[in-house]
Amino acid sequence: METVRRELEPWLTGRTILGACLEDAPPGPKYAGLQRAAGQRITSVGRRGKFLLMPLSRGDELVVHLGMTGVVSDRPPPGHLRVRLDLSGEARNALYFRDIRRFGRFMVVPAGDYGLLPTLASMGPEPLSDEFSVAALKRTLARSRTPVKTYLLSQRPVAGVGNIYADEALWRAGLDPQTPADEVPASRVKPLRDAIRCVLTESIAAQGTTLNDYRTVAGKSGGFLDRLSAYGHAGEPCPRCGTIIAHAVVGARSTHYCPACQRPPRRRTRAGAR
DNA sequence: CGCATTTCCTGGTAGC
DNA sequence: TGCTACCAGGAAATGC
Repeated sequence: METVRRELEPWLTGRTILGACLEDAPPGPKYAGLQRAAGQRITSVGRRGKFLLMPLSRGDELVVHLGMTGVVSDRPPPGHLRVRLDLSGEARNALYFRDIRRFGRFMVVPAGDYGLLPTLASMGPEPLSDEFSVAALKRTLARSRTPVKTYLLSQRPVAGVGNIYADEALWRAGLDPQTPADEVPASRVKPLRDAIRCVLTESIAAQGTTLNDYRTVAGKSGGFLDRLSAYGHAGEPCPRCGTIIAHAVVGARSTHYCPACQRPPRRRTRAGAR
């Protein structure tokens, strides 16, 4: 999403939305308020986690989530078009939102009013910000008993970690995805924090990860796919130790991990026990 | 509130 | 060839 944001920023900043045209987009919250976009100028292009946030000149905010299969472009897509925005300006004066599987969102809300977007409202710090400190991560992990991978996916401890990056970060940090969040050893919190940052930083440098549908605004595939160590590599040797990468379902999500490098932590024994 | 489960949706593919 | 079954998953809705 950061890759997309960087492409949209120079294009859309300062443009006025002349009209919004919904195409085969069902009624409901996913496209709520879009009619209000007309006549408003896009003042900036920001991002929180996987949400794009574009403040508008009359106090609203355009919120976009690509879901699994959403693609933004300046050319009409070959099908599954959901939204067309007509923009001021001479060149590139239409934006198209394609979404094959309809998991995406493209809505206008009063700026900062995330009643329709509870995940956004309760989202953790940006992973590359100072706010995402070891102490903060340690604090939030202590609040949950769910598997650490599932907790990362909730967006609450940190913003923007999806299934692929969760697997990669846990592999790099040497943490079993099933470990209850509050049982992550204190010594592993900094490695996890650093791994999340590294994976995201490197992926941004490669313009993201394309499995199937993701494309940059320019229509390119992300280059991080062949840099993945665990995700999608079940049955292959672990790049670190050679053990065969395992596959499991954690929190209903496909999960890939090295059973040797990512061992469950030893349960802490109480002082004086035995 | 926390947490688990279910739902949404369609293209690709495995299996027959 | 054509059919069915299943899988992928981010976030919201639902259930407890």
